[in-house]
Amino acid sequence: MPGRWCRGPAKWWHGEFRGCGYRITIPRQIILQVLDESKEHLSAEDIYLKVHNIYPAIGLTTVYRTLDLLVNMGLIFKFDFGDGRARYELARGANEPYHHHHLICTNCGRIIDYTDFVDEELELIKKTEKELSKKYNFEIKNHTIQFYGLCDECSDKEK
Amino acid sequence: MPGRWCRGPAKWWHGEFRGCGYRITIPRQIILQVLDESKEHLSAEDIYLKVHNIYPAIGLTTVYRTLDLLVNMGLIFKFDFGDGRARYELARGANEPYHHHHLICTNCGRIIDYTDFVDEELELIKKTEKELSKKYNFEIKNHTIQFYGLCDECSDKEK
DNA sequence: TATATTAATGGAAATCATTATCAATAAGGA
DNA sequence: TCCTTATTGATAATGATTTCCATTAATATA
Repeated sequence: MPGRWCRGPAKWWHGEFRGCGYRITIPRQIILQVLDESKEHLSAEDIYLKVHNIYPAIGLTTVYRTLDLLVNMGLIFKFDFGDGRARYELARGANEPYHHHHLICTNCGRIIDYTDFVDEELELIKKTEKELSKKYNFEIKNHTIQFYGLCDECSDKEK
Repeated sequence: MPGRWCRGPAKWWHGEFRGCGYRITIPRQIILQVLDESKEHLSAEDIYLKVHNIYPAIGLTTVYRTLDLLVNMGLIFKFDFGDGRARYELARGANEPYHHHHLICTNCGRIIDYTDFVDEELELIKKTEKELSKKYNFEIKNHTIQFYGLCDECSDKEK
């Protein structure tokens, strides 16, 4: 039986790491695994706790550092939903089925992913990106669209 | 000569304050004045410093409290551009000429307002809002669209 | 496979934006 | 003008994120 932390089959991101000269370490592997297995919008602490279950030696500092690295590499997205902590999720390509945006309840903090109209959005976004990058000479790498309001439960409570 | 802090002519927002039972105080007046006079995306501390120049007795706590109040009243918007501090700007109606979105340079933090395609965006946003509020029973009050990337200067530097 | 190099780690302390506490102050109605 | 109580501001507390630095471990190389 292989050791507990055996590397296993090479993952899709190993090449990207090696190409940049980054080392493939246990903390990095597990952080990516946790992000990959979770459909949620995890905070750094959420991730720390989940990784800690698998690999108790993990340090919170390493989680922050790794998340920062992954954001810079474009492998994950960092969001701010207005509750004072950043949230992270794996970046699937903008054209892949996972592409989505967020509805954020300003009362209870619930976050709903939606994929409706993403095609039409993307079309407009592409057009806008093209024009804006020309007009402002701005190299656009990413975008966010977020809707704020009240979820069904919080909306009911107000009545 | 009237006192330094005489109220002067009633402002457009006085009614909204009175209607909610909120008092019209000197700090609130000056904070709104500062927001109105600035075209920038001010942080709480920026606002504190500007208000302090006019009214040195201001406290940072009051600035935060007032901004929170104004956000809840819908008079100002609160943004997060990813630099760890919130930014505020006066909310002109979504249909007024001031409506704009942001290009954010992830390298130097520069923020560029753009108003291009806002009409088309608004059309899509309205349609999306309509559908999403129906589908998820979500009461949408607001939205943000942000583009992240490199401004012309930072883009040049990388080469 | 053993070794050397140095990137990466993790615990503790530091930082920094924002919030809570609470006694003093002042807005606005009577 | 006076009274009620919303509002204020100084200080302390909080909580997320960063910095520091000695230790560890990934990878290139012998």
